[in-house]
Amino acid sequence: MTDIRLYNTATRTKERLDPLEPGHVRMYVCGPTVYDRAHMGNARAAVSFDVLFRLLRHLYPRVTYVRNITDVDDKINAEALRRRDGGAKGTLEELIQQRSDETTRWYLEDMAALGTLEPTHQPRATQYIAQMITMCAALIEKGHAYSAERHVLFRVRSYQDYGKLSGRSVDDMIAGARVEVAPYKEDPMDFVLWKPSDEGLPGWDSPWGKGRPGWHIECSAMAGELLGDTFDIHGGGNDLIFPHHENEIAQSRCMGHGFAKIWMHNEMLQVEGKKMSKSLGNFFTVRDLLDKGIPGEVIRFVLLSTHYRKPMDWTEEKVREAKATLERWHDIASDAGEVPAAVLDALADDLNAPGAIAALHGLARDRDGAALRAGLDLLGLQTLEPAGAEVSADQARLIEELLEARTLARQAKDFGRADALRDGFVAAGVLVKDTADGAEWEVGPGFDPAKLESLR
RNA sequence: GGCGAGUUGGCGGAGUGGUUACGCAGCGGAUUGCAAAUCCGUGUACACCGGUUCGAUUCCGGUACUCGCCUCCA
Repeated sequence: MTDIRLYNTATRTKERLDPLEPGHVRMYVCGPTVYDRAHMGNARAAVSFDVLFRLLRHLYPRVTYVRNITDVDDKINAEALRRRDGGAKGTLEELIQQRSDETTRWYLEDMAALGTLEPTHQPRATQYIAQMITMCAALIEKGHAYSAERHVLFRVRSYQDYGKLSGRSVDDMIAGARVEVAPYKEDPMDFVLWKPSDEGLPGWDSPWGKGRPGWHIECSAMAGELLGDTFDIHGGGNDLIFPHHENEIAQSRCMGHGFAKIWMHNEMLQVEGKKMSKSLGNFFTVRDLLDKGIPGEVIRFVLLSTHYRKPMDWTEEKVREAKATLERWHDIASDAGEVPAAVLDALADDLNAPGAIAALHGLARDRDGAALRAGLDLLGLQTLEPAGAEVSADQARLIEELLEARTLARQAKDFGRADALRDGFVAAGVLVKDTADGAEWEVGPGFDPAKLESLR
């Protein structure tokens, strides 16, 4: 069986995947906070780990893939408050629920458009509050956390290995220092496990008063609940290494859990060499691209054309190339055959999707439609029929007649007339291909029936 | 300041201690009345400076630059 080798951030080396439970791979990936439309950075993470999920499913009898949905968040609350103040109907709780429901639905729709499979479990944080409270209480019990002024804080100094994943020491962090100092903290690095709900906002009853969980405890609780104390892979964007994943590790290990064995992180999506961000104005969502008419498969192809651990610049040029390639492959791909070894081997080597795509080019060159299709399937890619405008039966008949007229003109060596027709087709947005079996045609996006009519 | 990643031919983008990545563009050819489309062929690349080595783009050290994290963030 093909070995899968994955780069582990925790050890900074590629390691062979050796499932803790034979034949069953368990993976947790940090999903979105559902406060707004999914942006392209969310898409890069989702697509990267979707390819891993597909590869795992191909090689192992059982794969449990958990991707959480964080539906406790100030930005969700802020939007709900804005709506209520704008006169929207319903209680604040209902408006919050509405907002997270709609953004969750958008997320799932957009990810589906990118060809990602549904994870085995998509837990919402609000469904696991009880487990989070239990965990907070246990950490206090063990001396790894303490409560103060209705907060529960994690005692960072109580965990020897804190900082190991991100490769920094607690003292360095404080020296670098934009840590939040709060009077109720024993140490500036201590982070929040539980905090009181803001004035007028909903929360959950707990031994420390009505409140809500901190962000990091959510993932630890959900991963523990759905995957067990120890599991194989934990993924997310590399901006989550610190503090999010560092904190998850601290919480879970202090519970006595082994937690994740392999930590995987995708690099950031960039636009013009900078990480996408709202403040830089280079921010766009998956929906923005879909609405511009870029098919989901094309977006997915572009995302896969750079290795997941390298920064990627999003460019129009890449979109054009991806589209042309998928269109070219459309006529070659047939029913799926065996997954070609070159594609499988590339993906098994730390998800080398660009290498897999290179192998696909080779298969296309060899006209191996069955292997091409199988390789595309493993990558979760669909080929594209070239986009054409709608043509009426009358227009189609006219095009056929004009092509016939061109043929006659050629036979009569009336090249002036033949070339005029050819130029006319171009101007009218009709693409003509002369093959050995005669002329084929299709209409492009700029199809103009009026110009066609004038060629008569 | 601390930590981490990167720098490959015109562009994009893999990989390797000596042997073709791959794609786009370009160029040459086939085809064509001429074209388009298609097909075939075609690239003296690996930031800089040292070191190790028979041999380094690939390993080691340093320099420069770029990017990310250290604050919500995929």
